[in-house]
Amino acid sequence: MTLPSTYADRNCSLARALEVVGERWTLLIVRDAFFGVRRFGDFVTQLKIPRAVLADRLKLLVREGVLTREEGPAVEYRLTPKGVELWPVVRTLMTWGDAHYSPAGAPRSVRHDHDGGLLDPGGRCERCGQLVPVAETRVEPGPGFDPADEGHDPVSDAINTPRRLLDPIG
Amino acid sequence: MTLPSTYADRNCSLARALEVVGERWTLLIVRDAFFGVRRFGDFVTQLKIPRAVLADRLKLLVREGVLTREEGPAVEYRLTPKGVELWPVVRTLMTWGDAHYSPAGAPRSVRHDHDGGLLDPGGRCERCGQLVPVAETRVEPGPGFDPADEGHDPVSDAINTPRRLLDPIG
DNA sequence: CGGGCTGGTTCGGTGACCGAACCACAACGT
DNA sequence: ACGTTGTGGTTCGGTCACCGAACCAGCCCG
Repeated sequence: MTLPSTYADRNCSLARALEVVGERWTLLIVRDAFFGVRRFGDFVTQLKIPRAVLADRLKLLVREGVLTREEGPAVEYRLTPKGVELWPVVRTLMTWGDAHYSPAGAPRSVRHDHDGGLLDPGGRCERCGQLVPVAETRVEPGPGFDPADEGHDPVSDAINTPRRLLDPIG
Repeated sequence: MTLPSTYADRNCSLARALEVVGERWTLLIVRDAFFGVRRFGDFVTQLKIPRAVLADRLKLLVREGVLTREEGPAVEYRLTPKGVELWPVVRTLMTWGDAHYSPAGAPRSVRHDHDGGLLDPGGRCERCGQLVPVAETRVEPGPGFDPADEGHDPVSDAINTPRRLLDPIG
């Protein structure tokens, strides 16, 4: 969209949410942000997204309060609390994709960093039963990870090493 | 897409999931299916989606095994088990939209049909603590429902009466 | 046989997306 | 002082998806 025509069904929260994160690329950008990507160039190399589209989406996400744009020695985009609240959406979509498009198992595992327990569909640690907050969540290559995807670019490699969510790469 | 160019990041389940449900309209169609919409014409009137786009999306969803197309006295599109597994995605996105774009409260409430308990963010019934299956889930107008949205068309009105998920409208 | 209902397809116009090139600015080396 | 490199974008022409409106085909009903 870049919000040209909006969905008609204004009485549905889903439609409103989709106006923000429902376009092509948007949710992938958010996912990368969870995985520690913060720099414009890193989004480009990891997602292979056209730079103009990325610039548009980042502006939209900043305007909607999902990301902040921070000018330090380098420009950094970071998730706001509102953006962090998208984690259940990203997680459930990944789970669905794993279940139906990864016959060899999930390419990425999501664990409770404290005890290494896998997360169940509801987001609870299967080991301690706790609802795992984003900051205590660790992602790492899973049983279905394809090693052929290693070595293409340093950003992807960084993302594919075990790490806690929101920890910056590099 | 209608799958013209796919996302490059093939090692991520999220990208693969988005190739199916990541386009404009697709997730709204799935949501309507949860709410009991099954007929081509009902999708059109409720979503105000261009007919050609709807036809495309329905073909895609049937091809991907999210919906079935059943020719009886009338054509009916219904969610498959794979489609039903998208409920956590729809629910979490609705929750996020409610939290950030519905200051007057959720326009739609999601409850455990057995005891009327609201669902928590993880999909558990706040009353009995159980993880509520789709078939036991009821949706109804919530505190933020805008009555001005009533009476426009019979399909929307049917959707806005309390009902269990997947129960057909009409 | 005619008229309405349903489930689509066809069509021209518009706008979003695409990749590639270009640009501005800052840091650094020499 | 001057090129080089890196970074965060913008510009541009071509293509493709989406849009609304019109059209069409099969079915059921009288």
